[in-house]
Amino acid sequence: MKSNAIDFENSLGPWMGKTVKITEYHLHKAFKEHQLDLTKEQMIVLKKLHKEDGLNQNELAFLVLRDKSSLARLLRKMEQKGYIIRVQCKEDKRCNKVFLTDLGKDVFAKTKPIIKHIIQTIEKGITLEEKQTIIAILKKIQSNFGEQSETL
Amino acid sequence: MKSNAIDFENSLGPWMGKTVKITEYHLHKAFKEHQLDLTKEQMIVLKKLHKEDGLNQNELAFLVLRDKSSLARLLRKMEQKGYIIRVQCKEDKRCNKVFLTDLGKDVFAKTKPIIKHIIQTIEKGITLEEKQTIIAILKKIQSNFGEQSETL
DNA sequence: TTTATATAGTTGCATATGCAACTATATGTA
DNA sequence: TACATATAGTTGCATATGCAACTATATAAA
Repeated sequence: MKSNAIDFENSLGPWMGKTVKITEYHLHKAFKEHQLDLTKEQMIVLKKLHKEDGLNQNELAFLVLRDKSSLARLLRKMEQKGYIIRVQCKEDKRCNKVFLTDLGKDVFAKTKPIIKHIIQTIEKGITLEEKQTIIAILKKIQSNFGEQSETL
Repeated sequence: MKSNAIDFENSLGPWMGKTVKITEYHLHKAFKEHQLDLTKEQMIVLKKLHKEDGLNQNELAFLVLRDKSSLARLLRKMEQKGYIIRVQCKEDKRCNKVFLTDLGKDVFAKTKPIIKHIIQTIEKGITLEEKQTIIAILKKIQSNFGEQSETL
């Protein structure tokens, strides 16, 4: 190979990108097959709120690695579907706290077996040790970009 | 941890997804900083055409793992920018062959050092052995989903 | 107290995505 | 030849994305 050539096919970036794309395709398909009116992005928001309810939009945007405008639009859709509600903070009227509704909790509960199944598919035939190795390397890659990647 | 709980934070899916997202953010930023009028998706198309020019849209869509409609719209933008041309096949008037223009080749050449730099950043502090391990596992994950993932 | 500055969230704009329905062309069959 | 079926590509629709500019509110400084 010429010295200025890029060995794209032996680089981690494309391999990871392709793997993620395939995974997302199957996740989306599984949601559809289970009649869940939910995108992957909305599911991630549900997951974060499930872990910590009442976050404001900025905090949530940071956690899901999305621009605040993108998150705002995700939340609007999710509010329309009745999965979440946004409540203006009393202390600071600029800010909205976001809460899961009962429906939102229910929908998230229904995603759990689906996600579990996808995870099992991904990790089929991969040892715990390999998994830990990969996660350690992925963490290192993330830190190679400087931990926080600015605001993203 | 309860037996029905999902150990999301120790699953490969979310870790890969986050890593890819951070990488894409930096790639996009680098293109912008170098005044390259190009998205990551358009770059991938340029790369495939660089490897094999004159593919038709279906073949290209398959290679870049995108729906043919999505690819068609990418190509329209890229044609408007003068990076590619679409030529109707003589043998089969339904089909278009896609070719890089000189400008497209030039733009792709300019992306090379940028991509190289991103790859170096990703792989900083990762041994060749670790890299091969990861790639092998990523291949396994892809095959866990059934190789072709249908049409995608 | 008024003025400057910072912050939370929204909106406009351009881009990208998949699915389903559509058009035009090609091919196989009656 | 006529009709049915398959295929390449396009379009409508709903969704998601980041950036930059904007609004409203809050806070700090003059």
